[in-house]
Amino acid sequence: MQKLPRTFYLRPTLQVARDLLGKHFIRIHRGITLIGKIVEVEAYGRDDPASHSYRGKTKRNEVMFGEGGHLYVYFTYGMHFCANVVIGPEGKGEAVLIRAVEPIEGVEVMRENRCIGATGKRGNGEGNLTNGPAKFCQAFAIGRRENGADLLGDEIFIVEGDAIPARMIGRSSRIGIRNGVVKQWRFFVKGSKWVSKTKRPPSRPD
DNA sequence: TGGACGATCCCCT
DNA sequence: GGGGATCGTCCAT
Repeated sequence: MQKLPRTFYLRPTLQVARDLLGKHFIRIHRGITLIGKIVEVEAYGRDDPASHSYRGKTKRNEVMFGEGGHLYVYFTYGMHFCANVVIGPEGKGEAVLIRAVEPIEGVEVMRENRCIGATGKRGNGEGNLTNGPAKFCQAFAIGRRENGADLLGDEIFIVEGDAIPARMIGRSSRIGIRNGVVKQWRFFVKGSKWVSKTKRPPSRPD
């Protein structure tokens, strides 16, 4: 299937965030193909106190200020990685955090990467595989080396997946942040059992 | 040069 | 539902 073109990532960030739902995130690792359908994302803007780019460009967040269509991977809590899709033209400093995907292909390898036995004993079985930003990174073998990867390259890319009807898209505040909670910049597929399980902020009534 | 803290996860109660 | 793990980054001395 065709990779999403660069122009997909050069549109307004909130629009791209919504449009990423249902797309297939593909990772080629050691000759193995891993595919996950994106079911939950969060947008991070430039004038946004919750965003890494809020205080300007630093060594850590420089990828976020690069051209859209690259992967911004950061390390946090001393043990976890999280992956973002950089959005907008170079210098913009916006991104979309991938919070959860539905495993489509390579489930066994994802389980190995997550150190979960075939019985799924750790956590609540299957749903625990990729339903969180750091879990997704671990399952897809995304770490420091993948920071800055071009999503039009051959190792990590995104393709058209399943169209998600507008009525199936939920919206809420973002999770795990202190500032910028008023912004309703988290988008997810309603009813998906692969959406993150952490205590969720109230969703919009509509 | 040091200390506070983080876009999290897991295990325990 | 709460706390500990664990360390890179940033900003204030």
